[in-house]
Amino acid sequence: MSPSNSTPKAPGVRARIRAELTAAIKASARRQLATEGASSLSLRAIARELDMASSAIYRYFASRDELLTALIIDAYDAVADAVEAADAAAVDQDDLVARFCNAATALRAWAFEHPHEYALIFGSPIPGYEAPQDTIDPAGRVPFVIISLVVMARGGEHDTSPPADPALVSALSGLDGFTGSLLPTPLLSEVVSAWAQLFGMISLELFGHFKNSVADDGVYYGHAVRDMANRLLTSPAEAAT
Amino acid sequence: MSPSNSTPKAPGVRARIRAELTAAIKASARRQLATEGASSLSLRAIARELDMASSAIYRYFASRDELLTALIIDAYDAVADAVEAADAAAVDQDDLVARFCNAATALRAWAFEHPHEYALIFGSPIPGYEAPQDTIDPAGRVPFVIISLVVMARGGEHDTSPPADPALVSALSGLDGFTGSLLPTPLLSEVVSAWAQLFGMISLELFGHFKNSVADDGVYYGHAVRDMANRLLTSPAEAAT
DNA sequence: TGTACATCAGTGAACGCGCGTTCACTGATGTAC
DNA sequence: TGTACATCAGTGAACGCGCGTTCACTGATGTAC
Repeated sequence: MSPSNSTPKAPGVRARIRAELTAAIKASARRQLATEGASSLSLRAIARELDMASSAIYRYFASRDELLTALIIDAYDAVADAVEAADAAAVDQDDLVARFCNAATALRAWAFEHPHEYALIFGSPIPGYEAPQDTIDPAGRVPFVIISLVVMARGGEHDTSPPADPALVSALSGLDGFTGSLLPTPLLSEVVSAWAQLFGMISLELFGHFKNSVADDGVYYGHAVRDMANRLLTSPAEAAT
Repeated sequence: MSPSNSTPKAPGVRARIRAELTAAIKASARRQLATEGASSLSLRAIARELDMASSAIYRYFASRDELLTALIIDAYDAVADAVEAADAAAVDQDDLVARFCNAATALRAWAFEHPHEYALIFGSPIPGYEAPQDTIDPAGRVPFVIISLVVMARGGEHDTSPPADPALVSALSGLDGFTGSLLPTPLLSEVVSAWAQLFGMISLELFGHFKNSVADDGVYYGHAVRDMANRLLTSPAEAAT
């Protein structure tokens, strides 16, 4: 009807139904993930839930691994959407500490709302499954948010630190694309450590290692994140004044 | 023969063979872990490898879950043995920073030598498996080494920090048994963060999240551990002098 | 607008394989007198 | 030292179930003229 709809090839009812069923298959797979875990995700069980022949799944995904890849990409994108949205929702976009805390809190919240999708991307690798190239870009989105905040706060800052160990510089050189080489190596190293700590706190708690030691109410996490934000985003020069 | 052998009930050849076969079963299971992952650990495959009827396994482990539990406890004990040995091997037992670095390095080394056992205890939980009480004690050994070093360095230090958030105090109160309540809450919180960071760095690298960003040669890890040790083990008062 | 053909979605049977667990059983090893 | 009995280790068949993937097929939806 409207000209904007008449793209070179019209979407068509068939394409719409296909997209819907593809989504339904992934939704069922996600539900199954929750009870069975990734390595025993079963195409037959999905087909059973959707009331179709098990062979019909193959019209949508060429194999079990391809379905897994789709789920993994979706999960990376979902957590990144949540984190980016929380960052963007900060009342004062110039308050980088608040933005950092928002993002970190959203990360933990998403993990606890989707523990099995979290485990799918951040837990033990699935035996026999090799992640294809397509997962790399979505996987980088959350780290990019964090690193960007630090670059915004302290990128290009006058570097007063003593020359860094060349071995460390080279070990972290893979991140230059993320930072635009705007962070001195020691600070970059701190950013990686912060990311490891965020991931560590969430995983330890989610995987049950905080039982009987750290309460699972987010109080500790909140404090740790605030400390981290202050440490990362405030330059020593500023702090001294 | 020797009186020291005639314990109330002699060990007997049967008992020895039993212990050997139990060990062989676990060894085969560990081998299988490496190729198949925990959730598809198969009793039949173990029996096949050991050339015995699959039903014979049940003379040694009442079920698949019981075998898994044994593997998990063994893994916790193995990593703790490695870490404790490294700590004890420090040339100067009073150099707590060196001991901390030794322990942390041993932790990473063990993880990379036994990636699948590491994933078994620190990776995503196995669906449908509930860890029994017996795993709690061995699971605490490595965190205990770390926390003890901090207590040795700074336990009972004059606490100059402002009164801590009561919510944080209570969130971390589960750790009092580990510390003997000798650490002020902010420091205790830092210890938990350090543990999370160690675990995070190792897991991110081992699970493939450092690909194309951080080199996997231990250089970054070594730096991060040294920073961590200095931060945790040196009191602000000392540092100021 | 109507017809002919190509594409696609979904079926159901089959292949060949795996699994944990139970059971009644045979023989060997240990124990008590 | 020898005998009688209880315990234990290991067998092999069976139960009842699961899985991924392929294949030849039917019918429906879309496309070109």
